[in-house]
Amino acid sequence: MQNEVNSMTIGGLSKAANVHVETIRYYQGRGLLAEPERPPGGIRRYDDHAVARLHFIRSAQWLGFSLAEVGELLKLEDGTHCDEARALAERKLDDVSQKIAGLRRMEATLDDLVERCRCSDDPQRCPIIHSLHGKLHTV
Amino acid sequence: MQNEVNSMTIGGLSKAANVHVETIRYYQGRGLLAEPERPPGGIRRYDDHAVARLHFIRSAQWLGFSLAEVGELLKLEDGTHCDEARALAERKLDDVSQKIAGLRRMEATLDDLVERCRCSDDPQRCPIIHSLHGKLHTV
DNA sequence: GTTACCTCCGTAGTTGGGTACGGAGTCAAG
DNA sequence: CTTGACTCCGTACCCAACTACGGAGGTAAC
Repeated sequence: MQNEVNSMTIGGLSKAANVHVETIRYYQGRGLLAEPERPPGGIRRYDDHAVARLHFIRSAQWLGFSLAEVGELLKLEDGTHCDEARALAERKLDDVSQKIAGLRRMEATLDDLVERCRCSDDPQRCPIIHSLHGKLHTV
Repeated sequence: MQNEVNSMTIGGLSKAANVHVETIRYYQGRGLLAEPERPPGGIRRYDDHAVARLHFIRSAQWLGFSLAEVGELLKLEDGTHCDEARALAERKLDDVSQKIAGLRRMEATLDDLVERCRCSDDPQRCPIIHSLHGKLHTV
């Protein structure tokens, strides 16, 4: 172990962030995560920032952003081109609002469904069929 | 044209739902959309239900559901296994709530970013770098 | 100082979600 | 009754995002 605080190998980073080693390398190849300098003939070391970055990438993906979009979000981080960053943030914000609205409609529909699914008395006439028709497609 | 109301060929369905013909067939292959009977030596006809179904599939996808999950959601429609359908709906509801929460956090961060990005006076010291650190990963 | 496990790097394979193509059949307009 | 657009169906190909594999070299613990 080196005497730096928060220093880990790619394997440690992998465990810390719960992301496969190969996937980390893949993200590096795509420019989503920097490759730290490699001490000549040695092994790269990572710190907490890398963990946070991986968490962010995974979260954004789970929320429906592609890796290309995640890359755009992450470009906000470099501090240059502030105008572009702002415009980008505004576009993403718009995206996010729309997704929230869509999910809320889906939530309402599912809620309604669960609420109305009182089929213990008659398993043959479940109201689910009708509640789905003409509702979900409005998402 | 047949004398049924709302009758269209796959090409018409494609235009109505704004989904490629091949993609429609692909969904049929995956069991997400029924293939109407083909009159012997004739051509299949589709109605508004198919359009709604395609809209729903696309919406759910956009919201981050995989086609497999969309398939589960659509199984709610068959009316059998009401208990299972209900349990499924509850799980999906949970998913959806979590996604909404995540998106709201992302929205707050982006909002904050846009708000604070007052860089017209000094394009070199953009606050974006710091606002991203340690915030987005909490999504 | 060797054993077991790691890193590095490259290339190849997989899965999900389509898209493209091509030949044979169908159909409506002229 | 032919022409042009469309359908059907199969197969092949494509892109994104991994995942697996393998050989050469590093490194930590005994």
